[in-house]
Amino acid sequence: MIRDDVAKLVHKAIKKAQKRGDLPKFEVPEIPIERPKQVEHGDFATPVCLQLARLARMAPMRIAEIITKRLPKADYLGSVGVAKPGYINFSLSEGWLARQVDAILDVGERYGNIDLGQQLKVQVEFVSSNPTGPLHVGSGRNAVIGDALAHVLAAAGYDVQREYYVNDAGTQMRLFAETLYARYAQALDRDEPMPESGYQGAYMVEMGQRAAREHGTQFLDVEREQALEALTEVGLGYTMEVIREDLALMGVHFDRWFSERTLYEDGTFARVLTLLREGDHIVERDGAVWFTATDLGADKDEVVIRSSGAPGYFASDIAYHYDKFIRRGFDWVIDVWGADHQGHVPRMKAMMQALGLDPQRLSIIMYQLVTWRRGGEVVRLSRRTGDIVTLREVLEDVGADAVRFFLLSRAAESQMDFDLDLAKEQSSENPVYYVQYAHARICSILRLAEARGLATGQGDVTLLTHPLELAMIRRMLMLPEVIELAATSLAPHHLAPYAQELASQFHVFYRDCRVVSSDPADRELTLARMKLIRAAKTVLAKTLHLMGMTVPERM
RNA sequence: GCCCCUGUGGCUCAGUGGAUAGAGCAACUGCCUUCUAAGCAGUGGGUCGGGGGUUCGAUUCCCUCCAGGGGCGCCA
Repeated sequence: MIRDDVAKLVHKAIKKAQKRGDLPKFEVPEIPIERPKQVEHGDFATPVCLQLARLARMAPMRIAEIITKRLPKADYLGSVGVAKPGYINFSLSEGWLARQVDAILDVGERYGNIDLGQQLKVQVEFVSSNPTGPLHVGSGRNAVIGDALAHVLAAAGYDVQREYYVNDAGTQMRLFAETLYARYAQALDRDEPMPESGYQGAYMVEMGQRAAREHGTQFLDVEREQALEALTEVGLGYTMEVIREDLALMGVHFDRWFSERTLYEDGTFARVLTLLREGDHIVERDGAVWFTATDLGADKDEVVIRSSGAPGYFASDIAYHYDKFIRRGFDWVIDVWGADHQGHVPRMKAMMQALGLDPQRLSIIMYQLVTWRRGGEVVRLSRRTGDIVTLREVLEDVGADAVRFFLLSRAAESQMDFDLDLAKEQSSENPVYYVQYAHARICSILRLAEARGLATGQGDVTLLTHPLELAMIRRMLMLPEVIELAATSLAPHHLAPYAQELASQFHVFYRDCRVVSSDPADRELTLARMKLIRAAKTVLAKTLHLMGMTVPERM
């Protein structure tokens, strides 16, 4: 990354100046390199001299001049200047910039990738919504953040696995089966009451009817317990099918669907319980078995086995993470959770310690809940009460790309409002189309060029000297920095403004710079510009892919 | 009461320990006889919630107050 190369140059220059006695001896700090807001200040700038003033007991401007004088040569550097309070500003060489077009085309869709992760095994576990019905809009933000983050981490050089944790055990599953049993029986004209606080949604009625259609009365002819067991499987099949489809509509695919139940069936839970007991992290109180998280800094203990003998939800979580880290060997695990689970975080960290794992290896992304509105009115979502806005209905109304872009443009920790009515009305105004349009426009130009028999792959990029051509290249070269930022801060939303800026840079170029010229004298420039827009197409497509969006060739 | 997150133009939100704080939408004004006007150019609009502090420098870090969201179960 050029930014880091510039930092190294400055570091070397300081060392050299110290050796020559231009600067006093002091420990050289890390060199901050910024992207100046004003274009006049160049491509990169460092305020390091302002920091050094105290260490060196010299005026920042003086230090800046000394460093500049000692700066090693580099082919990518154009001009270097010293500015006002003590900045050093760097501009990239225009010839070098132009040559980057070929460099980008050479690596193609791998352009922008960095090796930050060094192929460390990382798992991103997200969505993991209970398999008791279709996904509701609330899961949308989770899906989009998790998926984009997985893309970003892969681009940053991690070996990424996407996982959906299927909560197919426990209280909710039981309640789901009981509800399905009631709806199924009712579909067969049997008078069967709904369980108390069962799932009220209409989709349960449909599922009951489907079960009746596909399985007839066979579950009425057996004992209730047996029927519930069988219907759990049937219902799980139905909901997981729907959930997979919902996610596919958004372009989200998982590498693995992990069944919670297997943790109890294959002895993982028993093993972990033994482990915790041996580590003295378990205590019995009020007839229940507790994990003493408070001994490890958490605010409260957590029930592992309830007095009823049934395991609590935390029990699965411990066993699940044991499986992730110890059995499957992930170096790093990222769980994506809604803010309503935040209280759980300290106990998860305590769990890591209890398992003898470095808590740093578990990251939890908390995203704030979206306030869903309909024409200004707040919509409360609850599967239990049947008051549900499904993700699918929103995707169909607004469009997957528009929903994704909207949910991905905001930092996870920002609360956001989503007005379903407004979104539908304004979906054509969504910035995603601005970005996609740039891509489609490029494709259109390339189609014209092809029709005129112009060969791609030829062209001398050093002919690219127009300020708008160079500005576009400069923007393309920022992608690795954006990927690094998004990966290190676990914040894929940084991709959104970048995509818009790049698209904007192209649209401006398009206005002033004709690519396919009819004048034979412009042939060489046409070929060079074709390379340029092909590179821009590559970078736009890459960015859209990272965000999990489609890349249209026509609009 | 305690804990977590947030408070930036009319609206929805980016942004950064540093050089004049940005975008989209909304409002207004221009621009299609050549590659897609889902575009471009321009105008108006901000005490970066209030107050203290740290710093050469704070919208950014710390404290405090105010406001909003979320959490404080043998639910998940």
